Amino acid sequence: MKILTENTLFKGLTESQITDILSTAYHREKSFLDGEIIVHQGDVINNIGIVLSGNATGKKYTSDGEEIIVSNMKANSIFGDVLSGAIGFASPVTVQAVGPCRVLFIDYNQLLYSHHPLAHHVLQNMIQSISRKYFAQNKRMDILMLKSVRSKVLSYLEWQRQIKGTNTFAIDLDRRLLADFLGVERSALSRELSRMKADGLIDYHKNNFTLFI
Amino acid sequence: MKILTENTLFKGLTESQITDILSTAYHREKSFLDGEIIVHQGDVINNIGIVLSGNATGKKYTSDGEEIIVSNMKANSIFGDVLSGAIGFASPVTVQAVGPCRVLFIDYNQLLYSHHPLAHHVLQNMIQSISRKYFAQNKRMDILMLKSVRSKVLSYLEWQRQIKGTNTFAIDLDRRLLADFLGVERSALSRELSRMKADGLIDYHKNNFTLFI
DNA sequence: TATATCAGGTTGCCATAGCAACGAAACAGA
DNA sequence: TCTGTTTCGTTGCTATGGCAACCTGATATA
Repeated sequence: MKILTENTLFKGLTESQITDILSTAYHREKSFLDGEIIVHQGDVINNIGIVLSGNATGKKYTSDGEEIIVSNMKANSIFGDVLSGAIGFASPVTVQAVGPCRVLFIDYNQLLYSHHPLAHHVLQNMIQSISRKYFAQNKRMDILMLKSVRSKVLSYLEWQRQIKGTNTFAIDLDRRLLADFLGVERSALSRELSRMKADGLIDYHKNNFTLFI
Repeated sequence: MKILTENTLFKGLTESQITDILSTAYHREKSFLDGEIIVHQGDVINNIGIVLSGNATGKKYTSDGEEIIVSNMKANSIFGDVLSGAIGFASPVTVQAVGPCRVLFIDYNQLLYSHHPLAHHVLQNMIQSISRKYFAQNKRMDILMLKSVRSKVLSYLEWQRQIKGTNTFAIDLDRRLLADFLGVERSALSRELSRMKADGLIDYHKNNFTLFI
């Protein structure tokens, strides 16, 4: 339970307060083995999921069967919050365990609609969490709308520089995931990165990048 | 004030309840003339805006000065909710009046963090509103990630069919806006629509579409 | 050490789509 | 009716980038 004090959903609450508010809402802990499906794409759920340990990915299957990784979740990641909040929407992603992993499910309605004095606080944290997810998605949309691979890459790297605060930084996506994120072909991404290095715009090795502009 | 009973933020509340809860939060009504800026891109705000009458658009300016229309707002549209919720984020869009328009601004923190018994209810409505916006954005991202113009158009039209419930329906975007939405060139969109009509996939006239598949 | 595996870089081919410029139709106002 | 304006369709040119195929290097495993 100690890990929950670090969770954005319970930010500002003490361990005993968390225990207290959890007692008002049905919740259960569940373990998953590597590869097990935690949420199916298309499911309608009314639970918030919190990864207690291990890792999970959010995947999406396109109409032509291709698999796209949408998000990587580690300990204290929250999922199902936006989905439960929208009421009646089907999950656009499949959540799958990567390695053994433990997940805490909390009944959405009981947690947030309770009259517990702290429910209010959790609601506010929840809004922050959802809003942040919205903006992260918004940022990605901006990048996806750009036309050239180079402009996408530049936009992404400038964004990362802003987050990391330095001109040299490591990104947490490998080439495959970065290409997916930017909505381009992996080979096209590699090709453009080479050109940008040749043009003196950037330097990189593996996932360490330096921005010269 | 009567219009607010139809607003998603106050859904489930009576007119007097709305008046009641509004009395706990600082709010003001403001009128704008055609073209006046309501929120500047980059602003950090802590107000929820509700369009009481008239229309407004959400615009975004790319780094090369191009203007992109992100959303069209009419009476009872809400803006600033996600932005206020995220705390400290800069507005990614400029909100501008289209024709004369009246807007109600409500202090975000006072409205939601108050101990008014109905604040809870408003918070829940708010989460629903934000979550829906998230999913609308999510849907668009799915479309933007597709590679060909044809697949984007098909995905969009199938989505609209699902919403409208019939194979023949009108869309509320003109060619320019649809092209922006899909992230393609307007001429490329027109060209592909022609081809799809020739291929017998669709038929259309103006913004009325029929899907044959 | 031999071999399998995986991440990432490279390259040729060519369809797609961006860009620009123009044309047609619909509409509004004088 | 004439003329501006806006919206949409058409088309030629050409760069871009998707696709496929292959190569290299690093890491792991037996």
